[in-house]
Amino acid sequence: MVTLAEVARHAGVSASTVSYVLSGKRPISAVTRRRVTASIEQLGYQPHAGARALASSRSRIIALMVPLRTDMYVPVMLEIAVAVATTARAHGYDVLLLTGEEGPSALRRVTGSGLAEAVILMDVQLDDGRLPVLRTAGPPAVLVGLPADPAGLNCVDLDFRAAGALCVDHLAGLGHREIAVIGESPGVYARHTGFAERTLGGLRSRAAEREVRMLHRPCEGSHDAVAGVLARILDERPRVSAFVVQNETAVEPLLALLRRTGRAVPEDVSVVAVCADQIAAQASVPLTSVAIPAQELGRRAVERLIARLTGRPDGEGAAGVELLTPVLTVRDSSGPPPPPRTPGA
Amino acid sequence: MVTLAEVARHAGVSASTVSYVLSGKRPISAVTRRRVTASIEQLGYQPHAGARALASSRSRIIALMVPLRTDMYVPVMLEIAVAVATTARAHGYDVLLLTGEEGPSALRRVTGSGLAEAVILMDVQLDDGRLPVLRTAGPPAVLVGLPADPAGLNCVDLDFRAAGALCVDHLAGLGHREIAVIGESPGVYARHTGFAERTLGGLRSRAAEREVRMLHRPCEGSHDAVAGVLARILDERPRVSAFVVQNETAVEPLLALLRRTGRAVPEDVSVVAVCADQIAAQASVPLTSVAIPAQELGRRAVERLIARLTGRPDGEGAAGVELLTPVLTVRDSSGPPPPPRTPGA
DNA sequence: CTGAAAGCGCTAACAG
DNA sequence: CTGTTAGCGCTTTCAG
Repeated sequence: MVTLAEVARHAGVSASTVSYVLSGKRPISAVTRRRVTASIEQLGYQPHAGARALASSRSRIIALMVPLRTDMYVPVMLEIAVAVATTARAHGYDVLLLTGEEGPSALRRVTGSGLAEAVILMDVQLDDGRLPVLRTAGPPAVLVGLPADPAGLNCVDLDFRAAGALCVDHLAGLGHREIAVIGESPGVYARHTGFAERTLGGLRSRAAEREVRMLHRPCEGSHDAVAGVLARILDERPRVSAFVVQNETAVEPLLALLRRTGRAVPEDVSVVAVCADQIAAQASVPLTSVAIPAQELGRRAVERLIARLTGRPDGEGAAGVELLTPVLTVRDSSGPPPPPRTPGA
Repeated sequence: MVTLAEVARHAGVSASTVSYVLSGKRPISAVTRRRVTASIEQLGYQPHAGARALASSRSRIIALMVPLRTDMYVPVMLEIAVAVATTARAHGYDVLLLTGEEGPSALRRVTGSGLAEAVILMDVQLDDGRLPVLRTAGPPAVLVGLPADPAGLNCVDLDFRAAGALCVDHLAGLGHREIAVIGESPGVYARHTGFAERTLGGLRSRAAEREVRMLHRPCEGSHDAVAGVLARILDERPRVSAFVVQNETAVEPLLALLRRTGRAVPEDVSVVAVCADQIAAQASVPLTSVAIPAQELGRRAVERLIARLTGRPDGEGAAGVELLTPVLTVRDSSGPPPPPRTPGA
């Protein structure tokens, strides 16, 4: 292994000079710099990560904790993770992958050992067990998701309330007066995962404001489950003219069932989804949808962390909750409700 | 930060003793050990990762390179990644997340800087650009996937050839004489991703052996694309009585289309998939399938790496290709072909 | 603008 | 069974 000392000797300078050439922390004459960089190049020198971390107490590593559970929509998770890794690299950081399995202790471990300088937590629950560790003199952290009490925490998430409201606005604007919401599986609500409940809140309050009648049903993703929920909805509220779906796995079953029961989309019934753009665009009927900005979430999380790591001890722009504004893309699945059937037609 | 030296002082022993208590690399008397562990506990000591890596030249970190591309079935990727992380932790290793974006240079970087001791590569292409780095005095590595020339490389993968053969055996055993294969999107074949072609090879040769007529069509995952491919197949080979699908996103569209065109599964037509078990089990018709053992792949990859890292310099059991035996699970989508229609019925 | 030198916290001979 | 002592390779004062 080639060391900094060897580079220094090769270039005929001192070790510190090589170090400063690398870090740029003090002025170096053009000729020295050239000599040094040439030697580095020639010898194929690579600074030792451990030595660096030891001497500077900065590992240049961010820990990313992904949920072990896999009942949520996975592609979004991976997309966030990849965005985190990519953005981190762009700032000279590497990413350590932690699974939820180890829980709060994993945070203590990687952080206490100086392995990671900071952490990003995905899939945060409303009363997440990892939060106490973070509030109490914890390491710099950013949560992707919004817990019940975000006080003193750094969070990035989609504004799911606004997303819900956006769906209602779109449908109400088209003239729908009665809608049904097909939600995540019951387990997601039971775990209080926040985002599902926030979306619901947004849907409900905007529906009330715009005098739209609304029904909500959690739903497993299986074909049979969707069939059951759909049947119940149509039974209880025969005049429902639009569905809002927040459950990626329920999308195709729903569309298939609507087709099978002779309901054309969007002529007879409209469908609006809250899901990854890719899913919406590739559905058997391209769906009007509110996207989940996975890449943006990952990117923002890292950027806030970097700001905190490199900025003023408690500088601005790095604290509090940041909610990304949802965007609704109109595709082929939404339109005005069908004219009321003339009785006896 | 509390250091080993402080622990030593607190326990009234030397630093090396503390170190040896931690590593177990030499016998320690019960009483000393108790004193030391008590001090460690009390002071909340955590060894500094960087210092350790520097002194021992072992970082206890494995780099995992996941593809940036996302046109492959993502949940399998995440499942492998999580299995890698979990297994690595069980062996005292952490996992560094690399994206394909940086390419071969990322391998050089993390490995040359001593950041990672070894690497695991996912989604290996037949002529992967990262392979030269690995053959040439590269770091210990395990590939998940099988390149064209695995000589000198360490690979773990599902035996896709056998998987293909297994599908044919199952269908031939039920009496099917003519089958169609709906494959991955054309891009996957164009990239020479290996697994798709190996499956095809297994399907073809076993079909030839068992005198089953077979047709193969690559296929995008969209509903429309599947519709087009299906129409063509039924047109060209009206007597096809079974489908083998190796394309997770095509599964639901296919089932929906079969339903819509009045073909009952499995009475009129059988469907066998090569995909994640979860997908197969949750499909609108639970699918007979050959599973992709994501967890097992991740686990084996790590275990082979650990064996190589801790074992004899070039010990056994750590070299060459390991292909996992595929398992076919019979569910509700496969059965005997329908009786030949009596002409004029 | 550059050098010398003192650690960073831990491991692993080497000595008992 | 335990202690002493060199480093591991780099960063960063302190001096010039």
